[in-house]
This record gives sequence, structure tokens and C-alpha cells, in this order.
Amino acid sequence: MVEPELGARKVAVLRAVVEEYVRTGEPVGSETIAERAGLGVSSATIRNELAALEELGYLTHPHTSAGRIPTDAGYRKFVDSLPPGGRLRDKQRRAIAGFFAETMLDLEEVLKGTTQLLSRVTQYAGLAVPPTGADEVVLRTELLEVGNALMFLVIGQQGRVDRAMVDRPDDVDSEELGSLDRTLTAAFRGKSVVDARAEALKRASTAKGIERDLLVAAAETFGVLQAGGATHHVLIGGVANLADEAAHWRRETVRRLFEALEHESEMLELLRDVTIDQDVNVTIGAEHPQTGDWEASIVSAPFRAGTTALGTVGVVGPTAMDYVSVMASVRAVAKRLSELATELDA
Amino acid sequence: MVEPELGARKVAVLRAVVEEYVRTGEPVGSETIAERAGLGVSSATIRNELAALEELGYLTHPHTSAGRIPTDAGYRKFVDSLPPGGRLRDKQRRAIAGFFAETMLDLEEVLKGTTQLLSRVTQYAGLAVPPTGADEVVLRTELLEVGNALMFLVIGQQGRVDRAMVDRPDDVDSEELGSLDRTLTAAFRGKSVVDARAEALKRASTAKGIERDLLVAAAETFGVLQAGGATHHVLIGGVANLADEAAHWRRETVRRLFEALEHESEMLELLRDVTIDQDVNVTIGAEHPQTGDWEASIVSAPFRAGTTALGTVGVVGPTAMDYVSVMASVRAVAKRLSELATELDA
DNA sequence: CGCTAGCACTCGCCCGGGTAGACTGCTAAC
DNA sequence: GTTAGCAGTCTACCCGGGCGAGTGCTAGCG
Repeated sequence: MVEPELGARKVAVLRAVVEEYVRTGEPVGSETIAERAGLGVSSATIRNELAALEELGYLTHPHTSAGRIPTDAGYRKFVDSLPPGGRLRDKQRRAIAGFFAETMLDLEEVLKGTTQLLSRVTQYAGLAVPPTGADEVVLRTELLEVGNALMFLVIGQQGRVDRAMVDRPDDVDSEELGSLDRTLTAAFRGKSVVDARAEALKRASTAKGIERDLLVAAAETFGVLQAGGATHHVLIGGVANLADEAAHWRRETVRRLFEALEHESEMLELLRDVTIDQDVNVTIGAEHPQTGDWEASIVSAPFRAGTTALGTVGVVGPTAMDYVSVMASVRAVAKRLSELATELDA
Repeated sequence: MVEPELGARKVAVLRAVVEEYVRTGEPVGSETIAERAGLGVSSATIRNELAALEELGYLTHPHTSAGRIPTDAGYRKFVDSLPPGGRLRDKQRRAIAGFFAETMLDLEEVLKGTTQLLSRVTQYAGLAVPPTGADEVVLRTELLEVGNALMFLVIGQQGRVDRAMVDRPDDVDSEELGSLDRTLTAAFRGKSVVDARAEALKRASTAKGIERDLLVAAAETFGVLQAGGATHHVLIGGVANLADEAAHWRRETVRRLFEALEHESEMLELLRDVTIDQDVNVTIGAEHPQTGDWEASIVSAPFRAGTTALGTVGVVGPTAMDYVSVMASVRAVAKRLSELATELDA
């Protein structure tokens, strides 16, 4: 199916509907648009346009005598029709500038703050995915006795750390442990986490006893480093703002959303699919198979160091969100983060 | 003010009101109680008791012709009147037993799972506070170059890890770094984190330049280890269940709750105050100054290794919660955790 | 041919009144 | 002290009518 090209006025009308509906939360009628959109045509003409837009699937009616509200497709069209760029409100600009004024060195910390920032600026919930560590290199490994268990610790070149615990059998003395430690260090130091993980798994398949357990544990830690960051893989901030918003939603929708937010793997998949190499990306309502029918949209943008993509920041909110403002905020934050990361990397 | 001793029948009536209200969510009338509580008295007698209980502040009316609902004080009285012990439903027992059947070594991981478990079993949200590391000892410290920054890494005897990043000035060569690393190691290894922190701060006050920065960063990491665990200090699971429940609440209440859940320090303070040395503890509604008027209750219990308290697990839900079942679940989970921790510690 | 004015029509929302029902509180009897 | 009965109160629910917003259509105009 060929995407039909809309006339300029249809686009303007659609835009007016989206903006008005987002602003007020009420279905919007032809009169309102005629008055406010400044198109210089009467409400009757608008009505024709509205009927046409409805025919095309961009708008609906809750009922006969109500105004129009955008469909998911309508929001999509609206977003796609936006001029690139987009302006920040002054307050938002100041908030963003202020936040990044303090130098922060630990990226994970910065990102945590970033989710809060995004939430504060947009009134929805902020998201961030720390860099994947695909190109992370094993700087150091350590095998330590901790209580009556063993801890395998790995430190990546970019500062990521993870650890795994392994049961300590009674028949292993500290001499043997020392030797194991040296073996492990020799095996993995300097390798990329991807290679290290493969190597660990390969060795584990032939090893046995405590050595096997350790190799399995090691493989797991390399996997974690590769996935990016020690514990939490998707950072979420400002859920309270979202909960506020969600008060109007269908019950099932709210549950669905919170479940998704809690299951990092799900969010991760969503954000990964969504953010490939574009600037700002928008997923509206049920567009992504992952989202089911959840009435929420995600606005996200990647940040980079130099030219390599590091991670993603974004915002989750209702489909009826202020896309223009949110997109501008997300873009600005991603840009600042990229600058920061590039600088750190230099 | 002397706490008045209620008659046995008043207690029974109060209990009936709480149980019925929690079950149905509807205000409960005298008739219902007369039928169901099996007290062998007529509804008129119950009415007298209800009036008396209302007079005492344990019940209210939403309006004249409605049944009674418990006040916070009513829930409190109810909880206090519960026999110690309390039974688990079979399904809950199985779920809890099943969860702890798999041995898990990393306590942080266990606790994360525990919050999910508690949520699943109770239908509210699960909480866990990892052990505070007050008696944690510095096993090892490392100073590493990471990109163009420095990372100070500390490993505790109990397996906790934290790190801090410090800007690397241009005029520091790697020889100087090596010497700094040795100094730091010598200064802190083997010290308790509390002492280490104090020492770091003391030295920082006289040092300057990069050394000062490092000492400040080190103090921070020791503080984190003392507070318990690397990044997140309060683990929360099953928020979706709670969001479901919260659909009926006042808007402001929901916002308040989610804000509290997001701000770890707030939750932490709440849970710390609440869980001193008791078995299962219940905070109802606005009983705690921290909670404002939030219509939510927290059921929590400490877990121990041997006799020393380690951390806390609990559940957040509406004041109208099934206290009997939740308390039994929290108690059972805390007990299992204690067994697990004691075993690990041995 | 596109635009507009006007108008009939539709339909959800709001309002008031009336009613049924759920409880209470009281009183009088047991 | 307990109970039955009854009057009183107040809410939730239902119902119908009127209002008004907004549409869709048609006829006329530039």
C-alpha cells in the first residue's frame, strides 16, 4: 500500500486536532479548529477535512455528536509531519542546561539523574539504557574468599564491575584457589567480554567440579558486562509523574505498563528495536508488537561517544503526549549526553 | 492515656468488620456481621457494639445509612489483637517453599527475587532492604585507570563492591598513581568500613590535589558499603500489582506512594524506624510521620544471621489489606531468609 | 470547483425528582 | 443485657426531558 500524500491543509488540521486534544484532553470540534488554527477557512470546510481524515483512519469519534480525537495512526502522521528540530521551552532549556553544568564522572550516575531530569521536564517517566558493553574489555579479574563462598569479580576497561558468587566446596584449599585465580586471570585478561564469555563457556564444557562452576559464573559476569552495567539495565525515573497521568487510563493498561517497566528485559527489547541509528524515535501506542495495546508512547534517542552509539535515553507517556516538547527535550538531553560522553572518551 | 481494654465481643465484632471490609471493599452493616461472625447475637446487639466501637474511634461511617469501615486505629487494634503465629494458605506456603528450594548465593539476587515472591503471594508490592554493612570490613581496594579518569574500587569482606570515579588531572603520571594506590591500600585494608570512612575523611582534610579528591571519593564508597549494597538500597518488586490496587485510591495518595517508592532514602527511613527488633511489624496509614496521609500500610519483618539483624523484607499495600495473610507471608519469608543467611554465614 | 452559510438532526451529558434499599438509632418489651 | 420492631435518614439508582455540542448535508456564491 502506497502511503497517500496528504494536502498541506489536511496536515494542518490534523496537527491542530492533536495539539488541542493533547492540551485539553477533550475531543475537539470543527469550530475550535476554525477559530484557533488560523487557517482562514470556516468550520464547515474544516468539517469536510475532518471527515476526510477520519476516512483515512487518522481520527475517530467517540460518538456522533462529539469532536474528533486522533488515532495511533494520526499521532504517527502528526509526528512524521513535524519539522526536524523543534524548540525547547525556556524553562526546559534552563533545567537541562543546569543539570549538565555539574560535571559527573560516573556515567551510570549521570544516567540515573537524567531519567529524573527528563521526567521533571516532561511530566512523564524518564528512561535510560546504559551503554552496552559489547566492546568492553576485561581489565582485571579476581577470585576472592567471602565468608564460606567464593566471589568472582570482573572489572571492565570502561569501569563496569560485576561479580558472581559460587559455593565453596570443602575439599578446596587456598593453594588450589590461588592457582585457579591465576588460571582465570591468564585466560581472560585483555580479552573483549564477548570473547571472554565464549572462552569461559568453551572451557566450562570440559572442566569439572569447582573449576567448572567458576567458569560458568565467569561467563555470566561477562554476559552482564556485555549487556551493560552491573545490576539494573534500564533506569527509570519519575514514575510518580506517570502514575498521576495513568489515573485516567484503562485499568488493564496501567497494569500492563507497570509490568513492562518492571521487567527490564522487556523494556530493553523495546528500546533496542526502537533506537537504531536515528535521531529521535517515537513509538506510538500499539505500533510495536511488544506493547500490546497499552495506550502509551515512547520517545527515545540514542547518545554516542564520537560516532559509536552508547545507549539510549527516552520518555514514556500517554499516547496523547506533547510530542513536540517531549521530542525536543529528549533530543536536547541526548545531545548533551553525547557531548559529555565524547569528552570523557577523548 | 490508658489504653482501654475492649471486651471479647467488641474485639470479635471489630475483627469481623475488618475482615469483611477487606474482603469486599464495601462498608459492612450490622446484619452481615450478625449472620456471618457466628456470635449468636442479633443484629441489634451488634449495632450497639458498633456504636460503641465508633465512639472509641475504631470505626467510621461514610454516611448515616452506610455500614461501618475501620479507621487506622481500628486496623491497629485489629492487628494487635491477632494471635501470634497465623497460618499460611497452602498455595502461599508452596510458593514460598518452592522459591527457597533453589540455593542462591548472592544475597542481593535472593532479595530481588524475594520482593517478587512477596508480591506474587500477597498481590501487593514487595520490599527488601539488604543488610547494612556496618560491620563490613574492607577486604581490598584498587585504584585503576579507566579511560581518562580514575576509578577507586573497594571490595568488602562480605562481597559488597562499590566504586567511585575521579577526574584525572593531566599532571599525574602512572608512577605517582602506583604510589597513591599503595598508600590507599595500606591505609584502609582490614579496617571496618566505618573506621575506613572516618580515616579517609580525616586524611582528606589535610591532603590536597588529586590525593584529596581520591580520599573524598573513597570515603563515599565506604559510606555506600556501610549503607549496604552497591547501588539500590531498597528493592521493590511487583509494583504492577500495587498499581492495580491503587486504581481505587485518591489521586494524591497514589502520587505520594509512588514518590515514596522512588526515593529510596525515604523508604529506608520508614523501614528502619519500623523494624527494630520485633518479629512482624505493621505500620498502618498515617501512623508514621513519614507517611503523611497515604492510605497505605507496610508489613515488615527483619531477617537475621544467627542473632544479628541483617535487613528487612516487607510488603506495601492499602490500609484495607489482608493483614492476617500478609503477616503470615512476611513472617514465613523472613524466617526462611534468616535460615538461609545463617547457613551461609556458618 | 472549492468554499461557505445555514439548518436539520443526532446523541451524549446533565439535571431534577422520585424511589428503593440499606442501615442506623431508639424504644419498648423480654 | 438482649432483642424485635419501627421510624428516620441518607445514598445509589433509575428515568425522562432539555440542552448543547458537533456533525453531515444541501444550496448558493465567487
